[in-house]
Amino acid sequence: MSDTEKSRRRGRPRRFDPDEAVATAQQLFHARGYDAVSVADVTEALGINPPSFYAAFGNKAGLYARILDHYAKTGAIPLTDLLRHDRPVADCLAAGLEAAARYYAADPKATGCLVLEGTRCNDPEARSAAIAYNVAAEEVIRDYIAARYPEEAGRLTDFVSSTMSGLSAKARHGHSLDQLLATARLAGLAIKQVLAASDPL
Amino acid sequence: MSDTEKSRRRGRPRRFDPDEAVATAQQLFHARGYDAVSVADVTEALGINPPSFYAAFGNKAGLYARILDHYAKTGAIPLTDLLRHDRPVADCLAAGLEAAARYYAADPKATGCLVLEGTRCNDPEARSAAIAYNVAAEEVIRDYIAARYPEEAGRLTDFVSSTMSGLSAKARHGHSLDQLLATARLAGLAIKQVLAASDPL
DNA sequence: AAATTATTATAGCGATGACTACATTAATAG
DNA sequence: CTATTAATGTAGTCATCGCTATAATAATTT
Repeated sequence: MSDTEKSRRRGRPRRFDPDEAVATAQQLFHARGYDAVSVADVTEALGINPPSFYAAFGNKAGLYARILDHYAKTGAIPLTDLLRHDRPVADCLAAGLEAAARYYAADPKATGCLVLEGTRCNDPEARSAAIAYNVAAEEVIRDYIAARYPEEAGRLTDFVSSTMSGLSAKARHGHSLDQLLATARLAGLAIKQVLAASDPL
Repeated sequence: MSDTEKSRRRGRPRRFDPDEAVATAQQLFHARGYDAVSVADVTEALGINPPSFYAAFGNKAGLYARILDHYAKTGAIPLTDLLRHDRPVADCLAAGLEAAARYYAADPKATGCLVLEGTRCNDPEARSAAIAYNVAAEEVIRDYIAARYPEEAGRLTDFVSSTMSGLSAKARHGHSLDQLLATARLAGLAIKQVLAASDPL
């Protein structure tokens, strides 16, 4: 019952809400990419000064870690919902790729996947944070496939992950939702073909 | 018969060979990416001082333009050789994707495609130069498909291009040659399935 | 030999990056 | 009211970025 939301702590109160700041900064990072957003860009967008930023988030990568967490909860593909154990694996993987197409094109100002794009930035700390989220997502996919097609889990996970990287890249290069969907569906064809030839457990 | 190779021009002679410099710098840019390589990195690797660099190449993007040209001639996938008009389109596209897997994993110190990775850098001049090469390659693929399957050229080109982006990304993330080849072959399955259902001209 | 020309080496410019020292302000605690 | 605490705003630091002014050097041209 401890008041976590607006605890009246000692000291001068914050003039900004860190959670709102994370949401605002998330748009910036998603739109331009980690490297292209400076701390000055963030502080300007938030209407705060650098010391307030560093007091709240530690450093640029610290803010990015919070953004990744927020993105995983609100902006990322709901993989665990899409990959259903009561439906054909191939259908769900194909649905996951189609969802990727839709998510990556949803906001024309912030195309692609925040995590996948983050894995390619030039800051080691931010990059490994993004990679950790990417690896976790791949493990969800691999475990899902392996439950019924253990022999195919490796290469299918690689294929799905690679396709998602391609979709994110092409979304960033301006491919339309229709183009991305067509690509996702072609990839889905390959998945169905492989799993149709394999016996599930 | 004009001596182009070592023309005895006026003025103090160069202490370095710009063509060798391009080859050396190409490795740097391919290994680390455009943004992560500074002019100071290049001049140090070449053993020259900044003024010599700028006299020879104009600026960082100028060097990169020469590198892209050199890469297209020596390091890139020989698309025009692979996409043969005397063989099935699906086979050749699949062969192109397999070639991409091999090229992108060929040098463990410089994985992925120099051009595709360059299209994601943060320098507008360098980025649009790389994009131009990428677009040109896509047009080669589109024209090749359209000669026999005009209705499928659009989405198949998108799919192939997207797959190559995914392969390049995954190569950069440490996927092995075998993993990349498996992904390329799965993508090839989808292509064959589509073209088997379509009547060629 | 003198003039011309192009490249060299030294040294540094201005802008921008992430980040911080310091004094001030605004709240709570005693 | 005073002390304490934690935020704030001002004004930077230091490193690195791409790039260049300047003068010396080494070749050809006349």
